Amino acid sequence: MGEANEPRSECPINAAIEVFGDRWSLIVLRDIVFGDRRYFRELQANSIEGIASNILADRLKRLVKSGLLTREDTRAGQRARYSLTEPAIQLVPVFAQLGSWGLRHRPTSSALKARAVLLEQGGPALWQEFMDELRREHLDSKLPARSPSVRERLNAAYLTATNSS
Amino acid sequence: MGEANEPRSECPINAAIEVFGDRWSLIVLRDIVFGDRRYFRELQANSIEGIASNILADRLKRLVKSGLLTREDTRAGQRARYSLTEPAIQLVPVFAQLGSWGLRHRPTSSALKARAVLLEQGGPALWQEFMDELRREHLDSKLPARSPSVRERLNAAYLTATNSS
DNA sequence: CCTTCCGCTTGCGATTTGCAACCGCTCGTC
DNA sequence: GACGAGCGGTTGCAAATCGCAAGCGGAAGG
Repeated sequence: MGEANEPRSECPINAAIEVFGDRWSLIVLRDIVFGDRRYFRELQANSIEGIASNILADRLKRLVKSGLLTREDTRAGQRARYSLTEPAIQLVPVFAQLGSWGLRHRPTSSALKARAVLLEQGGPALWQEFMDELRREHLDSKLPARSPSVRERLNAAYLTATNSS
Repeated sequence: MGEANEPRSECPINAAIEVFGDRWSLIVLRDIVFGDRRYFRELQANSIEGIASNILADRLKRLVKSGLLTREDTRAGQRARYSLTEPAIQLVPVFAQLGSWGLRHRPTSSALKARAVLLEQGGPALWQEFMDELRREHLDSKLPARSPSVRERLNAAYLTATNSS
């Protein structure tokens, strides 16, 4: 995928596709957003789709370059933490719609389905709450934390579905 | 992109990405949905991103195979019309969210921006109306047509923005 | 010093992309 | 009944990208 070349068009939908329209970018972001993975090996080892390390390295680089992630600059050999930026946090509604669509029109496991269902039922209000939560964790906003967090609720739904199936 | 191989995971978001997570599938669908293009050469010639004919042929084939499009079976040398299926029509909310995101976080032309703005302001109610309109045009539902259609309104917004800029 | 963990990088074959040119077919016209 | 325009593609080919496996240099702990 070309990097520094000019956009194919100025259509907003195309602009979005040019940033994360490939088979891995959204997967990486999904694992950071919903899985709370912040480190390279965490992202690679726990990936249910099995991302290769060179692909992950490339996507992280590109997402940083395009402003969706930031990387704490650490010396080599040390844990480097990735954080979501505001544009990436605002992908939550996109994820919600993608999940709703996949849920309805593709075969999915009942456990992984549970999160998408909850996210759909919660609607925009829940998405906003989740985005605020992400801002607290990834940006240095000093907003107070609430409990239980939305992610905890999403994961609880996942675990419940796992045990009951 | 492998075709007949099994899915990487059963996550609803991944399932969606496996169907249209590449640089061209959603562009083709966007032009059918918002641009009302139904024929091969129409899609190729009017493409603002400049899709190549072999890529377009491949994507149309794959979208038919995955159940997002249907193709009228005609003899060779005759116009073959493509139609959206119900799953494809239900991508409207996905397009709306992608457009809203691109609008906010990427540089886009003011003319093409106008449609995304209108789609965002209309909200889920407008999306539903548009989806009903698409069902009337692409499925053989005998629902009565309304006017002005949502697409007409979206295109009017585009033209207004073009002339005023 | 040795092992472990860290974020990657490298090599390499297989696949996919994208550009041009071209193809067989049908239909309307002359 | 030959012709040209329009139809949906196909083919060849070079370049880029993907994806697997192995390895690498630095840091931290024992």
